[in-house]
Amino acid sequence: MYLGYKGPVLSSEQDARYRMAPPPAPQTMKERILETADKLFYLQGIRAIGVDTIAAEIGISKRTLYNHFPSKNALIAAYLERRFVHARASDKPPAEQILATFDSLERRFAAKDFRGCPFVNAVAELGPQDRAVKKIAIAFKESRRVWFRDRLNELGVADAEALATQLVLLVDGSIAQDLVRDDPAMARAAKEAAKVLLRNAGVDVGSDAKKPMKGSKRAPD
Amino acid sequence: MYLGYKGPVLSSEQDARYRMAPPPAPQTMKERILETADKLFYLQGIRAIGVDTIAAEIGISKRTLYNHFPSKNALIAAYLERRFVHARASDKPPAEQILATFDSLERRFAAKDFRGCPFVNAVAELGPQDRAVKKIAIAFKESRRVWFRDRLNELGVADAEALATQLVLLVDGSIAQDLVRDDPAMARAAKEAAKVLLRNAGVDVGSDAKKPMKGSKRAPD
DNA sequence: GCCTAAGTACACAGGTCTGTGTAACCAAAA
DNA sequence: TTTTGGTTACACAGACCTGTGTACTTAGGC
Repeated sequence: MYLGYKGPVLSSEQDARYRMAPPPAPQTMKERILETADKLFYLQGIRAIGVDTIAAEIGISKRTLYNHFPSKNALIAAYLERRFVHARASDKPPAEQILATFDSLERRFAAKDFRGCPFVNAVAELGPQDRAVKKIAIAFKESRRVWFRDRLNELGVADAEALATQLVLLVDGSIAQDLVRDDPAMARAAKEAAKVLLRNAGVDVGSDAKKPMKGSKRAPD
Repeated sequence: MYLGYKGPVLSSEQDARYRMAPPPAPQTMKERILETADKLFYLQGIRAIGVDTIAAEIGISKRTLYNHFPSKNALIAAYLERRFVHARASDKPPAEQILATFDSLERRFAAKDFRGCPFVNAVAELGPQDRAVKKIAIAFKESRRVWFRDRLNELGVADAEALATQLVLLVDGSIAQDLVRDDPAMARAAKEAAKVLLRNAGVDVGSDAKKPMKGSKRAPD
């Protein structure tokens, strides 16, 4: 296979990274297209980016792109599917895992290339007609909710379903707020709220060092 | 001013409504354009709707539209400004007002023409470049947060700022979730979480019986 | 050395979009 | 009646978009 290399395909930092790594990342063409589509779709918006732009960014011809994806819609679908990475379980205690979610959220907010949830954004800009996009967005949201629920069940929380839903509300709320405000503190606010909800459900989330809260309720056993 | 009327400008239900009202709503042309732009932009997406479509929907020429708005961008800005209605205070007790927010949210979710927060959607699809859109979106979000904060201050809550932020997270979270899932129950889940947060801050939000629902609200005084 | 698979360059069809130019038209005010 | 201002119909420029057609080039396997 001839990979006609014609100039700087990778941005300078990426380039440097790959240069010092032993194997220069034997990326398949499809993966290169997807990687670039991901960056542009996510950062600028799906409708805002044409296939020409993607091809030009990689340095390939538009024809090549269409040889790998039959249509832009197919590329959009592949983009979203690639974004759908299932959250992995860790060996840490469940309560810690749950709270760590918000810490990781805060880290992502702080990065300058964060621009909200790709699934919510896609549904927002592609409209209600696009059933395929909506379907994968629903699946993603549900997978996140289920992840919380499973951890809550490990903790023996009574109504894990309801609490899991409330936690995803906090996650999505902080994402939406950060999207417009660019304020990573939204993740911390969500974490504090999550702690209150967890404590209210009888989960031990450590001492409440920073807020002694006057009329605080003791958790029901 | 000649309002060249050329066929059904209003949908049948609207038409009926206006027919039985004494003044047939002396809408200015600008307002008619804005009303239609609002409906189409919000329901289908800003980028998805061209000015031709808006003009055709009203039954006016594209030229007329451009005589009232110098560019599509100006129309978008006017659309968002028109959406920016400040939440009004009522005479109900603050805690009730806060919780009523989530009831009204649930009602809006149940309507089939709800499609998320227009400001968040606009930021999502117009990208980070569009400073004007982002600015008004930030202003809107902040106005909502301040509304919560003021009510919490009336209630004597210690850290009203932080709690207000947490409440808007629940609001925006439920909006995002409903956008992809079409599930009004998200508003109820947010309300339940809000109750827990409020109770944790020392606010009396009534008994924890799942649904006292009617008439069981005792005014605090 | 030849064949094949993959990529390239480039043109182009056909559509949509924003925005403008222009002459005619109509209603109501002067 | 004449003027004036908002409106219409319609054409069009120029950009951009998705997707295709075609002939050429190159690397690697046989």
